[in-house]
Amino acid sequence: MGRPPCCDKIGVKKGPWTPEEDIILVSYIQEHGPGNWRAVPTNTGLRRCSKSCRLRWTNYLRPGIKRGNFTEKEEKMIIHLQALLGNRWAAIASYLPQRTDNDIKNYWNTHLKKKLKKLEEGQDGQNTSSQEGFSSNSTSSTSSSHNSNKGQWERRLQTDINMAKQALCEALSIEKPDLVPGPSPGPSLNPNPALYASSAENIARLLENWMTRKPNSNGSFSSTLQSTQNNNSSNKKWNCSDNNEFKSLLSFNSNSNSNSNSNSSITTTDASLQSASMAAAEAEEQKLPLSLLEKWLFEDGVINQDQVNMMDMSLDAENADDLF
DNA sequence: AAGGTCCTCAACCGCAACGGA
DNA sequence: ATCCGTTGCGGTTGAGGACCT
Repeated sequence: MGRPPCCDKIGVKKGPWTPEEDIILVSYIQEHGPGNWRAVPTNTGLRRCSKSCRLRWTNYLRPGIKRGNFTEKEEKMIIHLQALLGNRWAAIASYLPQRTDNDIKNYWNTHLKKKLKKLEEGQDGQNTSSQEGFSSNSTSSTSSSHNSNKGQWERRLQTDINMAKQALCEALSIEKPDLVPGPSPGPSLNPNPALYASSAENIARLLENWMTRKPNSNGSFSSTLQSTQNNNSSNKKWNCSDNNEFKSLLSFNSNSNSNSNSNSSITTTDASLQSASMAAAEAEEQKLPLSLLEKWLFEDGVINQDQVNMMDMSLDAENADDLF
């Protein structure tokens, strides 16, 4: 017996959303808040399935979304987080609160993957071994098997561990002083009206009244809007526990057997990430406070120049320092 | 200008995870 | 413990715009 369709396929509209549909959806969410997506098509009369409504909201209409033009800083964060987390776009997106997972995924697939590959090929000719640890998708874990020399393998392992620590440090501190450590609670907690106005100008234009009706005294939007933002899934998730993001950051290997994306997403820092995740799991078991984990991360913070180069290989090295 | 190819990204699909009954 | 409905997530697709010949 096959899986029942998520919605009645007959009469369900597909394809691009029209401005009219956007207005209907936004108006409804403004009134009722996001959630209960199943009821949205019924209550709004939209001939869309619930999934489509949710996706349209989370990826396009939701306030606080920044579109296009990824900055170098964002790019670097994505690269590092992807190396760290694999293709867990939602987790990565939680560190870039203005970006949706879909946006990041698209940007990775269309820009960064190619960019890294290009750089990788460029570096292959010059210094194959030094950049294995950061290759975006596949080379080093396999190439390590070619290292029959145990000493070399151990050195590589140590290098990977150091790199994972560095990547974690950078991932956790990259947005300082805004968010430390881990993902920001998202735009919902700190909405920027100007940003919203520019990023969602498409729908704002359609909803002039919405934009002018409810800004409150401090310039943020209405409580209705804020509450809807606070209800959005990623925020909910990260608000559950202060440590959840950190656990999440490290947890992918703890259940690696069930990681369906492991084919290409787990990168060359596998070994080091395992170490990191083992430490995290250990800490979790022992209920160690986060600060101890952080200490573990930072205590061995001296990184040799090769590793720094590897971390920065994808970006202009001269500018990289300015970013942190 | 026209046709072909490439590129981008919004949207869809299907599976996994979650939570309530 | 199990079932079932709902939501979340990641991979993939395809329409349409940009670019090339």
